[in-house]
Amino acid sequence: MANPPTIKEIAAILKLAKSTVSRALHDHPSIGLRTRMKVQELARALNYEPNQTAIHFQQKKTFTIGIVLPELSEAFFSAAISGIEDAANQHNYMVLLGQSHDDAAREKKIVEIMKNHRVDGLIVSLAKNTGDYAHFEALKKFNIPVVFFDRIPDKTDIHYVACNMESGTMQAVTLLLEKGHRVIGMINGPQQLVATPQRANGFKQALLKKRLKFDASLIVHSDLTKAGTRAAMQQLLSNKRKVTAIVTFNDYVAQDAVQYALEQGIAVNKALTFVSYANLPLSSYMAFPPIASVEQYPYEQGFKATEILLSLLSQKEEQDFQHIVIDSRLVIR
Amino acid sequence: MANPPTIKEIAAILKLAKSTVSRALHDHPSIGLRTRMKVQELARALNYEPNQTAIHFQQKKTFTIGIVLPELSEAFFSAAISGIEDAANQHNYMVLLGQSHDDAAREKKIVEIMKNHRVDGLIVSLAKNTGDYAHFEALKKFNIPVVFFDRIPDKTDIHYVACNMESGTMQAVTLLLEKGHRVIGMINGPQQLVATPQRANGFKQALLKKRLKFDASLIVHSDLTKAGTRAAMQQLLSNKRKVTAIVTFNDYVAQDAVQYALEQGIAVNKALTFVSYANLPLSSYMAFPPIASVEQYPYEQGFKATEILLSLLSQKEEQDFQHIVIDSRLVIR
DNA sequence: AAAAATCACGCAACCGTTTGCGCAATTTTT
DNA sequence: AAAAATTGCGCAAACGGTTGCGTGATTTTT
Repeated sequence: MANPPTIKEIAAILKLAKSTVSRALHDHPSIGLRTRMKVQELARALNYEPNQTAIHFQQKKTFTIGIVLPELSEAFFSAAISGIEDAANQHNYMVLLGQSHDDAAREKKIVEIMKNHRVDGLIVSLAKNTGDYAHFEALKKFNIPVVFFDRIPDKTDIHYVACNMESGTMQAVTLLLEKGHRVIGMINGPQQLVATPQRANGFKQALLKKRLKFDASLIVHSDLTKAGTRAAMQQLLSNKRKVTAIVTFNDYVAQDAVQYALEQGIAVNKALTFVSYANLPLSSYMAFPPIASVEQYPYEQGFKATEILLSLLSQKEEQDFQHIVIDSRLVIR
Repeated sequence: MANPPTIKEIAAILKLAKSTVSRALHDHPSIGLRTRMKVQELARALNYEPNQTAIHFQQKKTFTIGIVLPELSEAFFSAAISGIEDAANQHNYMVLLGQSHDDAAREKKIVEIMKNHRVDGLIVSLAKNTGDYAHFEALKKFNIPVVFFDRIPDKTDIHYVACNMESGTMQAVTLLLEKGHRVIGMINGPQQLVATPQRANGFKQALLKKRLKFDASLIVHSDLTKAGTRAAMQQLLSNKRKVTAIVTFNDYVAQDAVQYALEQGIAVNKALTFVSYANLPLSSYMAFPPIASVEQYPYEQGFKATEILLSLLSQKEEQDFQHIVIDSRLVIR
C-alpha cells in the first residue's frame, strides 16, 4: 500500500470506534478480551504500526535526544557518540545529530533547530569558543533538559558529566618527576575550557607534593590549531631553562608539537619527552607517541551523560543538578 | 512560559483566524500588508516558533534522514557521517543516527524504528553479515528511499555511492612495479565484500599492463581479524618466491601485518614495502606507515550519498537508480 | 451607477492518536 | 425484582498546524 494502515481503518473494518481500537492495542483493561484479540489480530495481519509522528505530536514527546558536539570525525567525540547512541538505544530513544564545527554561531543554530524539532533533551559538548550560554538557558523555559559532557560551561546550575583532569595530570607530572625531569613544560588549552585550569592545577599540585617550585613561564597556551601549538612550542623551547618534558593538552596538540620538535632536530622522547591526554584511541599508532597518556573515557562520559538525561526525562519534578566527575587516569605505554 | 506560543494564541490576541495567521507568517499574497505585518511583529515579540512535530505530522514529512552504519568509532565511518551531516544541514535536514555494530539483526531493528519515526529517507552502509535485504525492500512500499554507500548490497535495483577500488589498486601496484618490485603480494578481504574482487582486478590489471604474469598464490585473504591477517602474512612470506612488497586490504590490516613483519625481524618498507587503503585518516601517524595509501573518500561518499537522497526526496516521481562510483586514488606519502 | 473583478479574511476539515466522560448493557448486590 | 455496581464500548475534543473553499467588503470596469 502507498499509505500505512491507520487505527481508523482498523476501526472501520471491525466496525468499532477508533478509541476502542487504540485501547485494545494498548491492552487497556476496559476492553473485552474478545474484541481486544480481534483488533490485535487484524493489526498484525495488516502490518499496522503506529504513526510515531502523530504520537509525538499528541504526546508532546518525541523520544529523541539531540546531541551537539564539535566534530564527529574527532576520535574522542566519535567514541563519545558511540556511548550516547548505545545508552539511548537501550531505552528506545533515538539520537539526532548535529556538529558545531567548533563554531559558536553554528552551535546556536543547531540548538534552535533541535528545539523546534522538539527533542526531549539535549546532550552537549561545547564549541571551543562558546562563551554565551543564552541559547541553552532558553531551553530551560521549554522544559528541555540539557546535559553537558567534557566541554562543559563553567557554571554550577547545569547537569554535566566530565572527566577530572587534575588527578590524571598529577599522575602524569609525577611520572615525569620520577623519571628525573625537573624542567617540565605544559601546553595548555584555551582559557574558557574548564579543563584548562584543571590541568594547570594538577600540574602545580604534583610539583607542590614534591616540594618543587612552580614556574609560571612553563605553562603556555595553544588555541588548539596547528599554528597555535607551534607558537606554544617555540615559546617553551625558548625558555631560559631547558625544558626536557612537555605535557600537551591533547593528542592532536601532541601531534603538532612532536612534529615541530622533530623539525628542530630534537630527539623526541629522549631529549624531550612527551606526555599527553588520550583523545585518540589510535595514538598508539603514532610514530612518536607520548610515553604516557591520560585516559578521558569518552565512551563512558557519553553513556553516563545519556543515562542522566534519560533519568531527568522520566522524573516529572525538577531534579538537583547532577555533577558527575569521572576520574582521569594515567595510562603508561 | 511553560508552553511555547501557538498560532492559535496569536490569532486570539489579534482577533484573527488561525488560517490568517498561518498565511501571514508564510507571506501568503492573499493577506493584506497591514495584518501581515502585525502578525509577524507579534510572532517575533512572543518568540513564536512553529511546532515542527505538528508540521511533520500534518505534512507527512519529517525533514529527517536516518543513517545506519556499522560502527561510529571507526574512523572511516566517522568521516562519512561528518559528510552526511554537513550535506543534510545545508538543506535543513536533520540526521537520525543508528549503529548496527555489524549485527544484521540490530540493523534490521534500527531500520524499523526509523521507519516508524517516519524518516524521509535512509542512508545505509551494511553490516558485514547482512545477507537479507527484506527490511530495506519493505521501505520501498512506504516510499522511503534508501541510498547505500561503501558497504553496498550486490544488486542493481538500488541507489548507491561507492568507491571503485580498481583504479586505486592499479595505481598502487604500478607504483610498486616502477620502484622495481617484481614479487608483490596482496592481503585481500572477505569474499562477500564487493570491494574484494575489485582489488584483485586492479592488481591483475596493473600486471597485465606491464606484460607481467599474474601469480594467484600471491593473493591471500584475511577475515580482517588480527589472527586472520597474521595467518595471511605467514602464507605470503612462505611463498617460494621472495615477496618484497605487500598491498594490504586496509590500514587495520596494514597495522597487524607490519607488526608481524617487525616480529619476524623484517625491515619494514625496506626489505618489505607496504601499500594500503586509507580507512584511517590517521594512518599518517603510524610508526611504520605504508609508503602509499589508496584514498577512499569517506567524507565525500557520505556527502554525495546524502545529496542523492535529498534529490530523490525533492522529486515526486520515481527516479532511475543512481549508481555513483567515486574513483579511488593513490596518495603517496 | 450597476455589474464584475479583486481583495482580505474566516470557516471548517484534516493529519493519526490518545483520553476523559458518558451511557447502555450486563452482572452483582440487597 | 428493583437498585447498584460493573463491564465494554462510543463520542468528541484535543494536540498545532495547513489549505480548499466561501464570502463580505472594496475596488475596478463599462
